[in-house]
Amino acid sequence: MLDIHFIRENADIVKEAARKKGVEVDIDRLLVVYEERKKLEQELESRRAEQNRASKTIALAKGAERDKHIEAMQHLKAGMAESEEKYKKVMEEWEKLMLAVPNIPSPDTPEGPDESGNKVLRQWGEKPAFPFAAKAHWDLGKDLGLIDTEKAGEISGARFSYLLGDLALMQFALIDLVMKTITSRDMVARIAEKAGLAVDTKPFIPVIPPVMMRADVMGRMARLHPIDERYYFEKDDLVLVGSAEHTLGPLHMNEIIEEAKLPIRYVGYSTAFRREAGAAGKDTRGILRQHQFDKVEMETFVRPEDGYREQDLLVAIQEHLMQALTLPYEVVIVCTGDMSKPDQRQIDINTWMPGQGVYRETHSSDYMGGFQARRLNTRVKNAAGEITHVHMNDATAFAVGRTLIAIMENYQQEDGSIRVPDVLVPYVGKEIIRRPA
RNA sequence: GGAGGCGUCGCAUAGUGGUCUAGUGCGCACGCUUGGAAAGCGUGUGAACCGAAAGGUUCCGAGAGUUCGAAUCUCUCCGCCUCCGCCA
Repeated sequence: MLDIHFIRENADIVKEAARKKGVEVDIDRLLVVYEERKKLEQELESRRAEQNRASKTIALAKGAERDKHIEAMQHLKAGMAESEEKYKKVMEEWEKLMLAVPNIPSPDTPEGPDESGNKVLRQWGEKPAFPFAAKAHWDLGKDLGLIDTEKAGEISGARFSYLLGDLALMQFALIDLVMKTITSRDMVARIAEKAGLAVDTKPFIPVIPPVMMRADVMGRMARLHPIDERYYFEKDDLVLVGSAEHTLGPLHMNEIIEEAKLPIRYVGYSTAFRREAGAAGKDTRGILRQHQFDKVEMETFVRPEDGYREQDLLVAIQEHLMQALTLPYEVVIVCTGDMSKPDQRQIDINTWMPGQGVYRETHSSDYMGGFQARRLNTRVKNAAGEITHVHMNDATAFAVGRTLIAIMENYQQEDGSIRVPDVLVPYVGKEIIRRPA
């Protein structure tokens, strides 16, 4: 949600933002409704003031005098009911319009209708040149006994899978790698320095968050809709999270944080659940697009003026981890038509998948500004006592499944085996994953 | 799942229909005092909205209701605690 004062003073900017994002919202109507709201509010408030004064008189009065005052109050009250009803309706419309207003894209966000408008900022690494036909991960997974989607289909349905043997071990290896890296102040400092970022080097707090949450709180994260994308349990009014971000973001809901405590950084590990409602027939092979996958997610809270730099740090961390795995990737700034409504700036990392011959999205980094914080009521108070909304960033550390795909396809060898990336060897306990005897 | 208790200004508490624009203590801030500090004393001490300001309105878990008037009474929901049952 944006600040109504900001919308009023910058109606053109907001309209332009909605147009660029392809969001339908009538800003002029919103402003009219806001004026109505204010008018009604003032009217109601002055009547209430009168009521409060009269109430005190009654408390002190006695006998017939008192009865007279009470009767007068009854009249006053009857006159208010209509205004109150009108006010309620106006508020409802106001809220509905406010929730429809998208966040303003950053100045460096390219304008575009969809994915085709995204801009590659940089590329890193060398695509492996195999002297043989590269296999896709689903073939590698089947041949080496690492992935079983057929059995999962019988047990759970499409878009579920069993990860087996060394691939399961490698999942824990990835989680351990990222946890050890970013919970260390020293490592955060090194990554920031390498990226040339002057930021606080406070390390991340590791979290295992809940994977189910109240529907209304997810709504406040601006992540409930489209509801078809969520697994929703009506009986309990609970939703399965689509990312750890969904339960990490509200960690400071309804709080006022002392500015000195910022930045606050969390790294959460959780399973993520997605219905993939609009993706029928898309990426049905392998484990790229699953109903259930595990993810390590970063979520940070910073002062408004540190928001963009914080996102740069999160992207630097993502790149550091991918470089540690020596996986070729590209960094992409997502255009207006492809970014989500609460985003101010979205940066993705796409990783080269030789088996499929394309870059596929493995990371996303969302800078929300104060958009989510306003709805979550998460605020920050500075030394002067001024209160503003905290700025929030979330970003993938590892989408484990997709990272495993990238490793499998990039590290495959001619004999059908997979080399384990050097940094993961100590965790996995071997250098080569071969077909089981 | 059963039984009971409780949710008040950062924390702890008071408050059982009109003087509550919520008292007190702690904490915090400022001042006095002091060579300096502690103690002591004094003053202040939340948020949202409207307003140029003065000021006004709202908020005692959330919502609805009763009443001229609700922190206080009623209902629904949410959360927390205790005991019992079940259980990774």
